[in-house]
Amino acid sequence: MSSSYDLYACDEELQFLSDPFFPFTDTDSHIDILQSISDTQNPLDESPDDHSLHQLSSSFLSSSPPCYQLGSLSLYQANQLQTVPNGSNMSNGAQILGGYEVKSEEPQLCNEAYPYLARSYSGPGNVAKYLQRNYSSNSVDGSSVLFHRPLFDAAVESPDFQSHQALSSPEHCLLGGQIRRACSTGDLQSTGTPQSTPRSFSSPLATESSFTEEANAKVGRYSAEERKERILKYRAKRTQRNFNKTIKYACRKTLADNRPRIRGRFARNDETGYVHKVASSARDDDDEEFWMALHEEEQQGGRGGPFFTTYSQPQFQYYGY
DNA sequence: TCACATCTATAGGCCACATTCCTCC
DNA sequence: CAGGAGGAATGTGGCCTATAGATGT
Repeated sequence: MSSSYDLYACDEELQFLSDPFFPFTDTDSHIDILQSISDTQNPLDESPDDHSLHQLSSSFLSSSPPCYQLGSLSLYQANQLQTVPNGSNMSNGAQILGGYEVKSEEPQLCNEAYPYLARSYSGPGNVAKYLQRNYSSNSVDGSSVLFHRPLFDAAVESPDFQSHQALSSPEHCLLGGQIRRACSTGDLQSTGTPQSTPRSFSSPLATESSFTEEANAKVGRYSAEERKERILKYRAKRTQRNFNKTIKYACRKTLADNRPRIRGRFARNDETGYVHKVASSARDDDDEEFWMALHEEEQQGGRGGPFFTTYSQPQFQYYGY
């Protein structure tokens, strides 16, 4: 299954924290990360000094707009919106990210501590789940993963990352599989949710000094040198991975790409003329006209046309958006 | 705490047919 | 053994659906 293949490939990329070579996958670091999450600052209170780091986390969550501007998010499968290229803005302010439309809604629905996520993805654990799901779905393709990779690399290499046992932003809990699993199993809720932790989010400047003090000391389980070594080791291993789907026969891919489709399924060549009309019109914003014309045609000539001989009425309804 | 509703992600199936593989002569 | 013929198997991508899980009420 091609789609599954992509899912796994992206999942593997996202689960780099589960990588045995990733420096923070040991239990101690895991706990430290979770603890740091519980101590994270409110992104709205961030200072300009910390803005770059927070931008990174925002980029992980969403390429654009910044996550804290999203208010709440709702994801729509963009099947009906394919005329809008990925990453382009929608007229209603929503945006297509990968295969999904990220719709910006009323900000007053924001979670108090995590105002940039919908109810289903508010809270640190769900932020992780949110991104993981997006990464593991078609919404984030390999190129997107690669797009984020330099950001992560920059973070890993940055002094802040070196000194921080974990990135101190709620979104950073989304960085890896282990944390995601902790979130899904409820472990994170016991440590990281605003409800369970009466401590308010401290200012990044407030925590910065303590981090700076520990920068040269042994942070968590590894010293700075050990951490650097492990990071290099992880990166070396990561580069050896192959995230590209291997096409065994390029000619078949070409054929499949050019093959006419009806609702995603391959269609017969002898239906090509009619099918092309169906396929192309289904992707147009004004496809309503087409269906109206089709309806008239149906009324005039009965259920004529190969489309109706192959696909019955219940399938027809999906284009009614 | 439980039941229910809602929402979302995920896995897998479907489709046509050119190409590739395999068997037989 | 080599080569041809013929049939079976494979692979390809986009869409859809059933299902599970999470979350809110």
